[in-house]
Order: sequence, then C-alpha cells, then structure tokens
Amino acid sequence: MASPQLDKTYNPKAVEKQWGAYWAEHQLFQPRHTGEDGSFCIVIPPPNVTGSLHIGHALNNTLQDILIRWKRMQGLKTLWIPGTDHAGIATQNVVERQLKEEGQSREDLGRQAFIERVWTWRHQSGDTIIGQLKQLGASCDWDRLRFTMDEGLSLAVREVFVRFYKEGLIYRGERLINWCPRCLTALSDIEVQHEDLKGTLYHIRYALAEDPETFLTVATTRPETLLGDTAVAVHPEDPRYQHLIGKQVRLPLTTRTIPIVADSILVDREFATGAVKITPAHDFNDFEAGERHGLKPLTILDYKAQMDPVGLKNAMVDQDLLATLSLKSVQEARSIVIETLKQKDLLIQEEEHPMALGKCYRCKTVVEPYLSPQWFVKTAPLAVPAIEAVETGKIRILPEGWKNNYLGWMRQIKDWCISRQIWWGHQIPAWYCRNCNKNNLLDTGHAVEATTLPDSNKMSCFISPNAQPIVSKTDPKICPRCGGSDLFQDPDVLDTWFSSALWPFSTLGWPEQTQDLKTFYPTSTLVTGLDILFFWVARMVMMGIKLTGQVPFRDVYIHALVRDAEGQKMSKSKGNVIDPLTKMSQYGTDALRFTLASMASPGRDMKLAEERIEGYRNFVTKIWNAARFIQLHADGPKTAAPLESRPFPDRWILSRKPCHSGSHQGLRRLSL
RNA sequence: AGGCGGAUAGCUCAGUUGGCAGAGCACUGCCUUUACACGGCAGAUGUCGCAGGUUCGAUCCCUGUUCCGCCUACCA
Repeated sequence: MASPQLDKTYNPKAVEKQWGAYWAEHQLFQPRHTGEDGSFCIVIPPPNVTGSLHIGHALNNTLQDILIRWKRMQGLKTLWIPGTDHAGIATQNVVERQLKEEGQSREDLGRQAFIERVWTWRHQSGDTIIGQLKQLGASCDWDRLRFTMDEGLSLAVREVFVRFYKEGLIYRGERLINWCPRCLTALSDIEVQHEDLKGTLYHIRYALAEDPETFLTVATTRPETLLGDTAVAVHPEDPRYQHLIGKQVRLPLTTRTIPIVADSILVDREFATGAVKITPAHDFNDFEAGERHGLKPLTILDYKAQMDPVGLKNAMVDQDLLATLSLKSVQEARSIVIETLKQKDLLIQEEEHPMALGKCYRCKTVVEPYLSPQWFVKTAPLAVPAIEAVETGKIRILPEGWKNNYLGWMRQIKDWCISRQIWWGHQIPAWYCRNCNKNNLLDTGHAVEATTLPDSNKMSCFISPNAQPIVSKTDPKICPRCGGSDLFQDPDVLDTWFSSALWPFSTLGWPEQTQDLKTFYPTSTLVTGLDILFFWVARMVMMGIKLTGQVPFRDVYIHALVRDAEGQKMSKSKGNVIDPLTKMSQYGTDALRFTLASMASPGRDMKLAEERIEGYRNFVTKIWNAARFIQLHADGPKTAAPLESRPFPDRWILSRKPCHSGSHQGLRRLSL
C-alpha cells in the first residue's frame, strides 16, 4: 500500500469492492490446502432461491464465515458449499401472485407453462441472494454453487424415493392430513403454526333416538362439523352416561342417528359435559377414535374448506339447510349452524374457551384436517439411529439445551407427509397405468370437483389409495404388469424439505462416490437457526445416517433469532425490518458483521438496534485511523529487528499474535 | 398442559470452576491538542426479579415464587 495518505475516514465500499475482486480472482475459497491437518466443511443452509438477504441470513452466514475462515487460516482443507433451495410452496406463491397481477392463474397457464414461468423467475431472481451473500463477504466456494432442483440433486431425490419405496419406508395411503385451503396442498405437521386465540365452546343438545325428551349435551368449538359426526363418545366409567352407551342419538340438523360409544382415550370426564362428538373426517383425535370404533369418516368440507354439497348429502343434512350451506366457508357455515341450533333450542350454552388454531406457515390461512391419499415417509425406523447419534454424542448440538428439544421431538415423531399438491418442485417419481387402475382413478368423494376441475388441476386425491403406482428412477414407458403404455405421472411434488434433507451429501455428488464426498463427508459443523431444527436438521440426520451410514455433520451450532430493539420479530408488515443490505452500504459490511457477531450469544435471541451498527462502524473507523496514524509517522518499511532487541511494548504486542488472541480462544472454547 | 430460556446501570447485554459488580449506547463535565468529532480525556449510575436456604462469603449453588419469551402438545 503505497498511497500517500489514507482517507480520513474508512470507506468500506471501495475497500470491500477491491477485496471482493481479489478473492474472486485468486479463487481463495476453493479448498487449497493439502488436507494433512484435516478437512473442514460446512454446507450453507440454502436460502430460498427467490429470497433476498435478510438480517437472519446475515447473522447465519457471518457466523459460518468466521468459522470457515478460522479453519482455513489454520491450514485445514476447507470447503464451504453455497446454494439455494427451490422452496416449493413459497416460490410457487410468489409466481402465482405475479400472475394474478397480470389477471392470470396457474390453471390458465397449465402445468408445463407455469413451471417454465417459475424457471424464468428463478433465472432472473435466483442469483440475487447469491450476490448478496458475496457482498456480505461469505467465503463460499462459488464454483460449487448448488440448487436443490439441479440435475444432480434431482437424481439424488429420485434415488432416495425409489430406495425408500422399495424398502417400505415410503408409502401412499389415505389419512387425515393438514391441508391449506388457500395453497390447496397438504402440509406436514410441522408446517402448521399454532396460534393461541379465544375460541368459543358451544354446548349442544343431542336428543336420544328412543326418547326425544332426553338429551345428551356435547361441547365443541367447531359446531359446523357436527354435520359430519359419526358418534358421540363418553367415558366408559362415567356414571352419568354409562346407561346410554350403545344407544343412539339423533344428530341435530340431519336425519341421521349416531351411536353413543365409550372411549377412555378421547374423553376427559372432567372437561365440559364429558360427552364428545366424533367427527373422524375433520379432527385428528376423532379420526383415531373413529378407527377404534370402526366409524367411517364423513367428509363435509371440500378442498377449499367449503361445505361440500355431495358430502352434506351423504351426511343426510336437512334439505333446506343443505341448500343454504352449500359451498359456504367454515366461518359462514358456523354462523348458520349456530343460528339454526338456536332456533331449534338445541344450543344451550356458549362460553369463552382458549384454544390453538393451526395456520399455514406460508400464507397464514387456517389449516383444515383433510382426508386424502398422500405419500408418507415412515419415520420411526429412521428416528432410532437419529436419536442414538445425538445421545451418544456422534452429533453434538450446541447450545446443549436444544438437545432435549431434538430428542423429544424425534422420540415421538409421526410419519412425514411428503406429497404436495403444487407444481413447483420434484414431481413424485410414481406413475399409474390407466389400464390397470381403471377403477382407482378419479375415484373421489368429491364428484363435483372431479368433473368440474380442469385436467391440469386434478389433484392426487383423485387417485384412489388403492391405485398401483409404478415407482421408478427413470420415466417408465410401459406398464410392467399389463404392458400398457397409457401411463401418467403422479401430479404431486415432494415437500421442499425432502430435497434439503439430502443437502449435506447431495451437494457433494451423492449417490456418486465422488472425491468431494470422500474428502468432506461427514461435514463438520452445521450453523443454523432454531426455527429449522425439525424442518431441516432433524431430517438431514435421519436421511444422512440411513443413506450414507454416517452422520451428516459432527456439530450443530444453533444461533439466536434476530429481533428488533423491542424484541419483536422483524416483519415487513410491522415495518421494523433492519435490512442488512441497506446497513452494509450505510455503515460497511464489517460494521454489520461485527455487530451481529458480537451480539450472537448462543441460545438467546438478539435484540438489534441500529445504533449498535453505528457504534461498530465508529469502531472500524478507529482502527482505520490507527493505521493512518502509523502510516503518517512511519517512514517506510524497515527490516525487522530481532525480538531480543525490541522494547517491551513491541514484545508484548508480538505475544498477542492471532493464535493467542481472544477470538481464537473464544472459538476454541466452542471446540468446533 | 409439558419442556426450555430470560429477569444485572436509563437502554441493549457480558459476567464458565462462589471472593469488593462490567461493556457499548445514552447521560454529565472538560477538550475546536494536525490519526480520528464516526473523536479524546474525565465522571455519575445498580437492594444483580422476589422470598427462603447452603456458605466465612451468593449475581453465580439449592428450594419456592412472580413476570416475560420461545418450543412442543389431540383436551373437545
């Protein structure tokens, strides 16, 4: 550096640009060392391909960058793999919103054209966040950039699906699943966010069939679903009701009678009236109770969470009410049902009742339990080694407090619903022969939709659970059973998290036994936020151990969430977002990174106020000016004096060399 | 409902084997001293949530309690 005098203040933009270009030109982030001292690998938590860098990314990637640069300086063969996630529902929603502005829907375009449209969008916007990561100074090996829908990664997905299917770890079945009536797709359990709210508990009288003057009172928060009731449950040992078990009640607003059954699992004697209505098609507990008592589910809501005329007819709802309720939303139907019950003097009490409501994590719409055929991963066998790996310390979770969280979830894991009724994603590698499945296609309780929906929107729930799929890595041409050639692929795509569960090894070339895989797998440390511990981390552990026989990473470092100065979650709608890109250009990348790093105490959310960034910007300037001061007073380079002849202050400074520095010790303490 | 975390200066937080309480910001005073006003120097500031207990000694360990936050959960 031979400039005559440094600027008075640090100018981050110029400096960052210069170093960015230098790093790129010299390809400094490729694994360069021999690996004699070991290797160190991090896979990036792939941000959504359509996303833009937010403060959480900034924190996450700053921490990874600190680790990876530290290891690189220590001489390890070091690799940080970058990439992006196709983010099925989220991305599809973005493009659908664009279409809507143009007055179009995805159905208007049709599946093929829609997917092409998403690819176009992906090519336009997909590199945005990558550029922003570079701006943040992330020292990823950019030559190894991956995308979950790359050819290689897609092959990995198919490989896993087929292997799992053959082993019985993937199956198709008709079950009650969480359904978003706006995204029109199934969701997994953890894609539902529960929100506490004040609900109302309605006490409704069901008259005894043999004696219309005697009533059994049930309590429910969802009176509209009573039309789909198939029984009422009481506790087998409840003296109030014991004599009623086995008798029939008339289901209000219908011409049906339903039995009173005894169920000690479903019924809590202490709660409300001690009598529970059972609606197997619209409640998870009731579904299980229904199976215990051999009750056939009666679906009354359609895929848009509207009252389904066909379902209402099957449920023998009163004629006049049926007409009124048809295609009404849940909310509207509830009001109508309540009003009608009141008129008939069957609603005897309303009380406030705290409850939790499930909402779609992508669009906040109220999620409905919905009976439909879906694909599932059988998780129990995968969970066993995933539990063991953490219990025995093959995988360390830091801070340790989250270990129990992980174990608790893993121990009571439920099967993972992996099919999504959307178009953007890895289409399920299963095909159906029309000839062999004549009676199993478009077989649905929702005849209305089956006949009115355009072909392109036929959902997999119209493929009966009895249909025989042909599961194959490559597209089959003929049916292996009958030799027929009229095949079509299952229209569903896989949960986004299915492909990201393979990320630590699919990015290294798996299933090919590549050199990268041999060198860098298992990866070293995974740095991520708590919010995706189950979505992502847990699934990577299950998949990794199952498919590679090894844990996907040794350490999981879970960092805090970034909140605003008041501790509120940052969100665009609240307007409290601190945009890292703006801050970088305002104060410099180092100031932002220093702020995030200094505040990132593990296991605790960070409240970030802009003043902090400003403060560290000042600190950066201070260092800059120290250099300026030295340059002003030093008159050019000199030969280094031997240590013994140096004054005490010099020797002290030299004793504080990097490997003894505070940051080095701090990082060592994590023993990552 | 269960599990976990937090409560320390006005604000945001550190405080890792228990030994007179710390930082940054904010605040006060002085300094227009050529590295830096995105500055320097000096300074004030706390019953360490509350109540017990262990200890020579507790912000730190134990018990109880209150408030806040998060995660998991099928109480209709």
